[in-house]
Amino acid sequence: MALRTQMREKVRAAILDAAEELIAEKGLQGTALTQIAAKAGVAVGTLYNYFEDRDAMVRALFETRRATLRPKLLAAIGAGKELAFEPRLRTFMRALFQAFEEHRRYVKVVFSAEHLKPQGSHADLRAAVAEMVVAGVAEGVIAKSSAEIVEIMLIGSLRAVLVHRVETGGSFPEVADAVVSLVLDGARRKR
Amino acid sequence: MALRTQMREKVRAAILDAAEELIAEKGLQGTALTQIAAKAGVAVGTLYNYFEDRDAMVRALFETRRATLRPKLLAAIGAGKELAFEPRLRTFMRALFQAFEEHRRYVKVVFSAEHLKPQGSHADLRAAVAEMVVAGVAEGVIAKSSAEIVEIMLIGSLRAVLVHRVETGGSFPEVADAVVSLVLDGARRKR
Amino acid sequence: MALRTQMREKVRAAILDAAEELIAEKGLQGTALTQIAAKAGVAVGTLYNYFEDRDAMVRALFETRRATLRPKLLAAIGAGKELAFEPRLRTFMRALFQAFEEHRRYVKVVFSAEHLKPQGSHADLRAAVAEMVVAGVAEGVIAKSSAEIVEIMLIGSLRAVLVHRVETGGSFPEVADAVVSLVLDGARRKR
Amino acid sequence: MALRTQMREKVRAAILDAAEELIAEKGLQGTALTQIAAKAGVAVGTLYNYFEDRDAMVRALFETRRATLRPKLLAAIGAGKELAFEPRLRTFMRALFQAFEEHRRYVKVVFSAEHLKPQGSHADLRAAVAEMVVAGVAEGVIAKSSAEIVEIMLIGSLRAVLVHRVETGGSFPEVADAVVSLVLDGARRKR
DNA sequence: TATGAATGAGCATTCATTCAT
DNA sequence: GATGAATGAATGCTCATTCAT
Repeated sequence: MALRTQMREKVRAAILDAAEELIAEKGLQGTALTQIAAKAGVAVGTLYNYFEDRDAMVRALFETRRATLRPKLLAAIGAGKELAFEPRLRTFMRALFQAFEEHRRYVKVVFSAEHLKPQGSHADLRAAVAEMVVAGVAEGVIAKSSAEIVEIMLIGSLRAVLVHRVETGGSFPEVADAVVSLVLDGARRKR
Repeated sequence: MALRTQMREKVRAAILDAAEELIAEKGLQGTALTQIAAKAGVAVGTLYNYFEDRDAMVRALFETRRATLRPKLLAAIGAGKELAFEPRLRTFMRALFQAFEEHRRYVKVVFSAEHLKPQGSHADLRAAVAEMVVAGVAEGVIAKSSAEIVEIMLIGSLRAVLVHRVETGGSFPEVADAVVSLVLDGARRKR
Repeated sequence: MALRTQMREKVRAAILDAAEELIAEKGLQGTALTQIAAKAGVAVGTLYNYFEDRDAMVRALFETRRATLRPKLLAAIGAGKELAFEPRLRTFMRALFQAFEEHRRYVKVVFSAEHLKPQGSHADLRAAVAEMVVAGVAEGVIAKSSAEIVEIMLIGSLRAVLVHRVETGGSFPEVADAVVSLVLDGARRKR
Repeated sequence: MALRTQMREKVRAAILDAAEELIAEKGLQGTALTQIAAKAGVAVGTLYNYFEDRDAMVRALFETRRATLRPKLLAAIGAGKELAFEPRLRTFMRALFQAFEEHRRYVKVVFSAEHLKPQGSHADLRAAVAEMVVAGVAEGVIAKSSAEIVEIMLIGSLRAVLVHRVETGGSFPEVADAVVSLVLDGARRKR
């Protein structure tokens, strides 16, 4: 009945929360299932009532969080579609940072597992950024020839800013405008 | 005597080489001491005659490579000191990528262990980049107010480009100029 | 009331059937209670309303099947009581194989669990065979001195034939006469 | 050096002995690696210095013992080659039982694992018996038409006698002649 | 009674570290 | 110093059993 299902969801969420917190703190490899179980307040065996195995649990963690973030990224992309490229990019970037701000712990987890599962964790961010770059090219703001390197560097810059904020504890969104300005017009001081 | 010392150095280097190669290939956690010993042509016990424990060995690996890269980074910084900022930055960047090109395997190792020891692995690169940014500020090319974010994004961009090249197998130095142009003048197409 | 009792019996039988089928297929150790419950269409917890524990369930399986086979074995013994020993033995053996033929799955189970509970599983067969041998001795067809070894070898031969038929899928009863002839007169070719 | 090798052999033998004893007593599935290690006087990890995994250890146990028994079986087959079939069979059977007598514990192990690895454990015995039956057919003592069933029943009888002796503790070889007589001439009392 | 989630002892396996030779 | 066998704590995973609903 609904009660059971509700409980199941609660426990499942508690497990994933515990996993997320521990992985954010000690890394993916540094986190044992016993620790996750202990922090979630369940027995080890219980984990296996919810996930096939350790790997499936981690995958589920990524997928749940991704499912939360994806719509926000999509919304961020759609946000300023009627605007010219530059204001659109600014709108996008603010929404982007806002979304990550609300998921700081997950951002940490993604970075701590980056080297193990490079495929899917950033995929949505990459896709979103790629789409913005394409829009910039279409509008003639970004040269087609530099699109690839711009995309790589833009994602790298975002990553760096996120990591920096995660580590120093600073807020995310306030740098959005600075990032856009630098990306579009560079660091060279204008006279 | 010197002979003995020489032998010790040879064995030590062989161990670190083996460690580097395996870690680059299978990651830090995926590499067991027995594998390193086997590849280095020594017994496991011997590792402990050269390093306190596993962690010390990894630390030693980072330190030796760092000791090799540091002078190159310093040279890169010193390289165009008499030039104006922009050509100096270009010179620096070319030298930088050249240096990493010669140590691709170590670059891989650094990325594969980044999440575990974020503190020291990039320190020299950070310092070098920071110094360049300071020079840019001093010369008035970069605004003091944007120095910090420029530094963060510049390092992030470098990291992104390196990772991309490591993964796709492309050569490093050829993108140096593109990176500099983008950092200084942005992605916006000039009329 | 009777209805309830009937239901209980139905469920109990379903559980034992499921257990029998799975054990015959995957062996005693290879069969988990969850599988049995699933195949029987009940929840794991329900099993414990019918049986003390796993072991009791297996014991019950053996006992029910034994209770089904026993009367047939007794009938087989009684079958040709008025006949002379040899035709009586032939009659007995045909009935015996016929009975096992109808319980191939159980035969498989018995063999798959033989090493764990050697005491009771063959008891009735042993008793029946023993009684036949006694009859043979009484009638003077079998020497008293060889009775014990004859009994052991006869049971062993039966077991071997059954195992062979279970594995190759051959029918049981058709070998009854050959077995009797060999047991009584040996493998030596008659001139 | 030789000392190390010797020690290795000693430890390996101790492990297999411990395994054999425990498996003979509690069955293959009932024996945990910790128990084997404890009885062998080593740590669990040590087992893995000698065997790939649990399965390899069990396989090694079977192979070692088999390697000891095989030559004896071959010798038993070769023993009376110049004799007529019946005396040859008697010679063979005595040698056979003698060989098993010296490996009672292994006989127990083979029976306790019979249902899991039916392929190789009896293979040599089966082959030996099959060869004897072929010889009997060749000499005209056994009818070609009954060869298959004779072989099955003969092996079954041997198995039964062995099991019986293992369980009751009786000596093996003394029944050899009785078995041969029964197999050749049957249980029917001769006038 | 029926359910199925929760439990936790138990298992096979790994691997950094030690130490007798 | 070099060797590699021995160690045992730790890990991921299983499954018979319990119990709140």
